[in-house]
Amino acid sequence: MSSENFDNLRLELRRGGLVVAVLAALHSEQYGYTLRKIMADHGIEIDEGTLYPLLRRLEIQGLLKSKWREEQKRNKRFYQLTAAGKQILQQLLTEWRNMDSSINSILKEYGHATSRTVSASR
Amino acid sequence: MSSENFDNLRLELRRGGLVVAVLAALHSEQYGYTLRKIMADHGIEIDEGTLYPLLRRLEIQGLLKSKWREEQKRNKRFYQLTAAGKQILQQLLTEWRNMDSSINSILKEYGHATSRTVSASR
DNA sequence: ACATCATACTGTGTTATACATAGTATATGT
DNA sequence: ACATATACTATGTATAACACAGTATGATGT
Repeated sequence: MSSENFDNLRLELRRGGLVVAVLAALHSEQYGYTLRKIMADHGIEIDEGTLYPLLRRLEIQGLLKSKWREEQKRNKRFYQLTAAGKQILQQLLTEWRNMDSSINSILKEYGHATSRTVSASR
Repeated sequence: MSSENFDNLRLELRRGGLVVAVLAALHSEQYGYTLRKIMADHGIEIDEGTLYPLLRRLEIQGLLKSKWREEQKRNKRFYQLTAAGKQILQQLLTEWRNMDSSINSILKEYGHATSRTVSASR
């Protein structure tokens, strides 16, 4: 069942990228609903049932701060990076870049046709 | 406890990259012990307690095939990508690239100084 | 001959979290 | 009045790297 395997592996891949992407978007403050749209605009579909618990958890971990504000007759919860969050984001970006370099390096040495196609597109 | 958070988030990030990197290295057949060294040479430290179960799981999922062979007086288990494995690897690479593009795109639009430093280094 | 290290691998419980699913409240459009 | 969009909260399930422990055996050092 290759497609099922791919789905699981794809989820694993998303897990790491998701946090980096969400933190990256919160250099400027956003509330959940528009953050979800921003992520979608940049190619990352994320269900609200996944996004809100993630935001909550990142706040608990001290990487985000939030405050309620009423705008356009609606109560919205705005999130933004903390100083610690900016620092962690930098570190995670470094990890992401390092993993990317490792993968490319391995592909260059061991990936046959795949190495060529990847290099060509970058 | 930022450093503890970073460790957990780093693990999440690794989860996706790890499978891609291992599959990429197995275009040519390797046995576990040298595969571990190859990964280390390319910047990915992975404990044997993590690598062997991963290889086992990927074989069960049909992405790898293995066979025992005696070399230099030792029994070694050689692994290599199957046709399905090559296909899944391509798809995962595409997912990885898409996530990377999304992150860069978000950084470009929302990341302040970080956006500049990342662009400069690439 | 024996101790130590390197090689080569197997087994399994713990921990963490996206996902899936369900839900509430309220403003706006038809 | 009803449907849809906006904006969010709550929680159990499924998954897998890690951490840790272990076995077997060849090579090397004393």
